[in-house]
Amino acid sequence: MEFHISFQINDKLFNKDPESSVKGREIIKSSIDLIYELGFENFTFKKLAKEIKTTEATVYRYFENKHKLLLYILNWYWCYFEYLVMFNIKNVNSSKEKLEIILRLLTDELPESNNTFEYNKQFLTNIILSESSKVYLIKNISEINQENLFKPYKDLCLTISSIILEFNPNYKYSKSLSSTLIETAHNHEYFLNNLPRLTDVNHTNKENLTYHFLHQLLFKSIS
Amino acid sequence: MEFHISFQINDKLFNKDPESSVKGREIIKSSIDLIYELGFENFTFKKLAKEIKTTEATVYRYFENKHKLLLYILNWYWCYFEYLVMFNIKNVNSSKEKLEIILRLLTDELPESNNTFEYNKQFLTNIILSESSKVYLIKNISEINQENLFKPYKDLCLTISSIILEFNPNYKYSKSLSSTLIETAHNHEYFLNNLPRLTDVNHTNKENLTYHFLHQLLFKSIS
DNA sequence: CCTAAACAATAGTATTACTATCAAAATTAT
DNA sequence: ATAATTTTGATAGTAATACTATTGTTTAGG
Repeated sequence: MEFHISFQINDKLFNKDPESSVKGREIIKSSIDLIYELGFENFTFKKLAKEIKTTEATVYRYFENKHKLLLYILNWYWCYFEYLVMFNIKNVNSSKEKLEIILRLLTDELPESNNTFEYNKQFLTNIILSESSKVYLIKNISEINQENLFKPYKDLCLTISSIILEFNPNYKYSKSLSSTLIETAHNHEYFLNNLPRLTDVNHTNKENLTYHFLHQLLFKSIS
Repeated sequence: MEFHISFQINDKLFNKDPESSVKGREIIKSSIDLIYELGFENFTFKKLAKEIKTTEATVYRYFENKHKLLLYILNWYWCYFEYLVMFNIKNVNSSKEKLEIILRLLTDELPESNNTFEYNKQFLTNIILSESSKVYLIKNISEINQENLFKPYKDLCLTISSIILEFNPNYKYSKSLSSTLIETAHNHEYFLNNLPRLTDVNHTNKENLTYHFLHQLLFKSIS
């Protein structure tokens, strides 16, 4: 069985919807590959254009600049992640179990699809770890925030937050804890690979430990 | 009473020690002001040179590029912060109390000095919140890490980690928890000002709540 | 088949992140 | 005080980046 997932992305992020054409989808796919390969700083529209055998002008027709393109990719990711969460907690009754499923999703690798037209999930995850904070750690954050460009991330936080409150309606910091869980999961994955002294997690028992650390952090806080 | 604090900063960060001359100190002081004002992306050596009435060439004689300069400032901050921690927990016996002092330091504003030659602590803190992850979220992190350029941050983590272990020698994730506390304190301060939907903390009761949230997170985990 | 939209090719601009040179000024050594 | 050395200032220049503009060609939809 094959089906195509698509998400509604805020149209302020693009000039022309990349989902609306083959070139547009190529732009997104190759951007993910290139940002992964080069890092966002070294990624340019010129290199992207060369990669997909087109010109800078064409890329600019889709995206105003590379920051908006990155934000588009991140929005897509957060929509996808929320979809995964919803899909996986469906028909689960216990809020404890729901939270555990979310922790698994946050600490495990994303399911890779064998559909060659889909974005490379491993590259995408890597981009989330390395580049996502760059979209909000900027001077003009308030403008961007006003246009609702962080909505999918906030929605995910709210989703987790509401399950926390389901588990313990008296817990006061459900939103803070949700964002902490997401950020900490990412930090740890990044630290593990790049700054191992900042964690107790290591490669031999990686998956278990990040999950276990977060599990403890979460449930000791809200019990 | 006045005394000058100075820290030994890794000399791989500069070509010429900025502490060794008046121009050098001007470079650091004005960099902090300018990075605060413009954000790191818009900060350039040309603008800095103009500000301190010198030329780009002179700035380059001190620092290879603006990333090294930022890393220098961050190293200075982490050394200063560790000094503050050490100074404040001195002669405190209870590890619980020590940890609480550290949480206060992480969530309160830094003590501002009235010495005009010192760096502006408020600007400095703001730079830590907005720019610090940009120095490690880069493609060539392993090179930079190999040169020990993150040492002061790691040292701080280890300091906190050892107090956690003092409190509870059986806790397994002391390093992970330490880095989580530091990062979460910063995230929350930033979110509070820029993405308030991601926290339960707000301006009316700010200080109390971030402190209280982290306090709970920490002590419920390690008790 | 026609029309409008999309694209390719090319050119051009302001800014950035440097490097190089060389003379003037300031320090330091003798 | 003078010479030697280091540090700056002034200026120029380069390659790359982040765009904008123009124009002719291709492609897709009605």
